[in-house]
Amino acid sequence: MPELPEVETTRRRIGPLLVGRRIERVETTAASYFFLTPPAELKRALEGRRIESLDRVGKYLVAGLEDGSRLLLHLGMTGQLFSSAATSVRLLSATVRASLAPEEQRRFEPDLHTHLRLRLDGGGPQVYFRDVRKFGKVQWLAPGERNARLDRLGTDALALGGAELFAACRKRKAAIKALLLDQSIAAGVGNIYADEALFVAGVRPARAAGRITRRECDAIVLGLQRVLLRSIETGGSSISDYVSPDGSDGGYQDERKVYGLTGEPCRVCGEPIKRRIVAQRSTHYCARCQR
DNA sequence: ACCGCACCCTGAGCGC
DNA sequence: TGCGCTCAGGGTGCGG
Repeated sequence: MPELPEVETTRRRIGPLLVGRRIERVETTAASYFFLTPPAELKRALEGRRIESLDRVGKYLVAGLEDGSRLLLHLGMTGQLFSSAATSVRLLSATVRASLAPEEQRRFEPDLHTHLRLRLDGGGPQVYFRDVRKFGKVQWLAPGERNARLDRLGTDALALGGAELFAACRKRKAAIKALLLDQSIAAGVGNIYADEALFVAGVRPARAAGRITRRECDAIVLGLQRVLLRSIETGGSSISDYVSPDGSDGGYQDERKVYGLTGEPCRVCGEPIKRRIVAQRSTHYCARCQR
């Protein structure tokens, strides 16, 4: 699941392939809700234009084009943005992988899930956007065009302050985890890092936000930023589909303390990690360390 | 205003 | 062997 660290890692590594390049050709799969901008319009808008910047806004990647227009990319759940030279078993389904000889598994060929292909000038590798479940998004914004999705986003999770989180928690009955997942409060947090941050902070995910103290908000923000920064350092978490643009796995999945570790002993106290549904999401925590 | 929930999608894993 | 079911979840939108 690409969250802030995975999107930031992607930005840093795909940036050099995109920024300063002219898009020579755009190829896509058929129109679908994946393309908020229909493929034909996307081609018209992008072909021949130079990419001048690549920024991250929450979990969105925003490419700035020379004419002032912008290309929005969201990786959703299973989105993969990578170089055509990348190799990874994560780019192949298990059944496809099983049908291929080992030497054939080393080169990726665009498949039916490779929804966007950008050929750039300079003869370097192409850039592919693959997304099995199509929860990702591609949208082109005309120069100066505003976008509700971006406008809705709150403070970037790396810039959030304890006081701000505390203010957002006032009089809220929803679980603190639900607030952390709310992109209008802290942009960039998803299920993995919400669980990890709450573990570090020693706070139960199901606690009503309105009952979280100011001190605890400080601890949550501190814990959140610690896990996010550490994950960026290690190249993000490769838990199901995420690969970095060169096809390599991230390293943070090996540093997780609770996410996906149901039943395993807590690294701090040895109590088995519990799992329950909070905010309609699978939630992992230590009942002894988190109050 | 707030909150829970259905929905979009496909592949993996499991029971029979 | 294979079918059918459940689960995974980011973000949107709707109903209470």
